[in-house]
Amino acid sequence: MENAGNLEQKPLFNELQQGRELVKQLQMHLDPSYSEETRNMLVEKILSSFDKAISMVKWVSSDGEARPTGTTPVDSPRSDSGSPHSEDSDRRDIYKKRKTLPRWTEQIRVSSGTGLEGPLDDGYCWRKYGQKDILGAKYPRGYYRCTHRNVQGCLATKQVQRSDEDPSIFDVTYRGKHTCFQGSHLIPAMGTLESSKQMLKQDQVHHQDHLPEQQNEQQQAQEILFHFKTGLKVRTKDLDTGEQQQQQLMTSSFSFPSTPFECLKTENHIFSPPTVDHYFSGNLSPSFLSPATSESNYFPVSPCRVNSFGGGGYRNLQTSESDLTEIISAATSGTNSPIVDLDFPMDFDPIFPFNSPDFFPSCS
DNA sequence: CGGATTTGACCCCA
DNA sequence: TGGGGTCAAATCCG
Repeated sequence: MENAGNLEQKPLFNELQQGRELVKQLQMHLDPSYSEETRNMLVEKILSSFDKAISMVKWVSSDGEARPTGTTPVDSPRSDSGSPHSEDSDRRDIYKKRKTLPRWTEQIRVSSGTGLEGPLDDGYCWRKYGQKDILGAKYPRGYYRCTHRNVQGCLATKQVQRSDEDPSIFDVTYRGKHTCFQGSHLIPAMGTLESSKQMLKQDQVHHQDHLPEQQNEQQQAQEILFHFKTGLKVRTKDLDTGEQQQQQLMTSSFSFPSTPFECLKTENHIFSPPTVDHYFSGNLSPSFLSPATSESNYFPVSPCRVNSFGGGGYRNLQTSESDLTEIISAATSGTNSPIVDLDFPMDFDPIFPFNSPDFFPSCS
């Protein structure tokens, strides 16, 4: 986190700026000719924006440590199938690391109206590697890991489990941060649509990695982004205040376009922050229905594309192990704003040539 | 044909 | 020892 300081300020700055913009918009909309709904939405967005900014401040000030043991994120665990010994210890390390990896859970509600259920797309490219029946749970739990695991050594994983009581709710537990550069990270939100498609078929995912702190931050940021874009509504339990408000927000009117940005899939996602910003600021179109298909098994899967959820809202996030997580969540819950920039700062070098074609690998 | 998913077996930890 | 998590061969799909 060397230059984290500055980097982190950017998102904060963006957040504040956004808040200001929203206030301006609200001001314009004070005109009675605008619907009350619109005004409420703006108010919520503004609140959310400030909440996020606050979260960021907290985050920055407490930046600390959530760093998992290993600071070497990337390296595919098994890549070196060399010595048997190492393989063995590798595996053990993995377990150990796993424990220390930041982990957080999000509850995502999928709209069931359309028959689609898939919601959970966080913009990352996930590959399902397992499914298991969990004791006491009606539905099996799906295990997903980052598609780029082998290529980039991204250890992020996620578990998706459908709620017993409310099948429309999926508990998604993320573990580890993404160390890979997928477009999704950045533009994750969009990934939602397609993801849903897949998700429909599958369960849930989990993702995470043990990344260094930077990565953590990144991830968080990314997550936030996702949610935003995706229109997901996620919340962290830990978040204390503001959440409800935020939630309302989310639930209320906003949804992100599930456009194909993301779909840009990994290949191009170059997420340009600005773009994202624009998105948020201006267009969040309410397209809730996801085009995705409807075949579903248990869970929706989200590959790398976008899904849009139908209207649901996320419910709680539980979690967490670290403050970061909380922060993240908080931010996440904030929702509608463009926090996009957060990611950048943390992950990438500002000067990084995102446009470079080879920068992003492809998702599938 | 390559990549993703399925699914039973295996491993580790509580 | 059992449950949860992961592996990996088989299978599916585009």
